[in-house]
Amino acid sequence: MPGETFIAIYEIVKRIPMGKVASYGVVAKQLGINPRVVGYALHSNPEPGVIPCHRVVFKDGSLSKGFAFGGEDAQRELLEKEGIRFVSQSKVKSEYILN
DNA sequence: CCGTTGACCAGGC
DNA sequence: GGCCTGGCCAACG
Repeated sequence: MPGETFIAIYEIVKRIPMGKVASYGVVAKQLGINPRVVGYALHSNPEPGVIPCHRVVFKDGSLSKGFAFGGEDAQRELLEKEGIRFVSQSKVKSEYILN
């Protein structure tokens, strides 16, 4: 049973629209918490397929190595399938990042 | 209860 | 551009 903090994080992540991404820091700021806690919450990943955790990236657009399902490769595939383009193997274009 | 652990970030080199 | 460092704080054991 996750704490209320995690629940709030999952609700924010669910609101990220398809074809866009948000940084850990932006999600954290909406709740007034530390960005590291956001990563911690997504790592537990309680609802695979329901929570679009692949739409959360670093502030500079690069992907995390610790993605729970197959690492960066799996995450990149999911994002490309939504029409998101990359500037390098593991970094999305800044234009897709929400504030 | 307390020490450790991160899917982070900003700043410096 | 990359790598290192310190700080951050909820969750876990």
